[in-house]
Amino acid sequence: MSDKLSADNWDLTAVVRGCSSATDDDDNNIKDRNLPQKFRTTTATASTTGGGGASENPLSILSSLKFEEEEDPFFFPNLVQETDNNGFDELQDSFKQFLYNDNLHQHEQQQPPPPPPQQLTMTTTSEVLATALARPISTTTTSSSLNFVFGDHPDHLLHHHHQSQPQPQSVTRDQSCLRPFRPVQSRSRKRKTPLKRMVCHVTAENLSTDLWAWRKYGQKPIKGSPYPRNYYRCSSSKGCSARKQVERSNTDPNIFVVSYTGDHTHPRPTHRNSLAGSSRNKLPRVQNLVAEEAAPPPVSSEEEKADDAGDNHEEDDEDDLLIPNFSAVMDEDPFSGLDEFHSHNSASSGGDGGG
DNA sequence: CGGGTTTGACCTGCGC
DNA sequence: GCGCAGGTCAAACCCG
Repeated sequence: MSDKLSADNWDLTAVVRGCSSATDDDDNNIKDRNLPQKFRTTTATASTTGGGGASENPLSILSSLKFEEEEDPFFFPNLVQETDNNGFDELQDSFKQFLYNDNLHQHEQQQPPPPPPQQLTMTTTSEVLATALARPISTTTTSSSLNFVFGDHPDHLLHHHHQSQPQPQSVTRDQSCLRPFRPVQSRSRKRKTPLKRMVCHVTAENLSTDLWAWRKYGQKPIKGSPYPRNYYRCSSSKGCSARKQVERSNTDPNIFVVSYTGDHTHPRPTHRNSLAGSSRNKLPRVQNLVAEEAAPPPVSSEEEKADDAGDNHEEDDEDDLLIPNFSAVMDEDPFSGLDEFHSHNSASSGGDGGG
């Protein structure tokens, strides 16, 4: 079971890729049942493990989503519980402006807030909340416990959340940082700019459902964690600055910590972008199909509308949905990819991603 | 051939 | 100022 997940060499690449590469939406038939139970991670409450029952509902996948508070003093616990709608509504409202850079999706703002999941646990950091690039929240619609954390999980932003406002950033850095070799644009690295980051905990199986195309651009071992962190960029659009960090929870190997930062400068693809993830699909087609199945918005734009007609709010949400739907991808062996990476990374992961 | 992944190098931010 | 750790870049490689 988890032996596959084991660790040091885990590579989410396959998973992420799987989601991004899935190109068919028509294969929604595949159900979660295909998932070997072993992959139904601990957090996956009854839903995913429903042995098919729950799998019928693509959203059930989300059940495995687990977002924690990350011990962020600024999160809003109230938000979640007492307000089935309110909290969500507010959250949504807050995010709307960040959901898209421009008016690409103005219509979204007109959409009513998504119906609150029965048990949606979201936590946000004041500053983060303000930014929330993605709308994983919207992913919502799940019926199980879904926890989102808006903010930086590791120590990073946590150190800065008291600086709720982006500092004027010493321009000096930007200018001085210009390397003689690389045309470095203002490479704002760490805390320089408290990027809005949304952190969510997901199970392995859920890692890959995401219509966004993510391209891995780096991997680094994280001190204190036996697992490396993978860095992904949105490849759906050239200019998209959306980024995603995936790392396995050191406390719970079955849980992956996914951090989303940046904004998508383009509408969310209704299909897997042919330009992105078209190649190198580690996952067999079947898996991709599954991924699509799990993916709520796998339907074509038209279908999407029709389908979502019942819950147009989803359009709003999922349209920007950064968080994977999960479940998918694991038709046979969700970690089949990881497995092979396993051998790879065993040597590479130690490579310090760099150095 | 196009695009994604891998991986070493480089840079930045932060703590000491 | 130095060292550590994290984040990003980009060349090389791989795959469909």
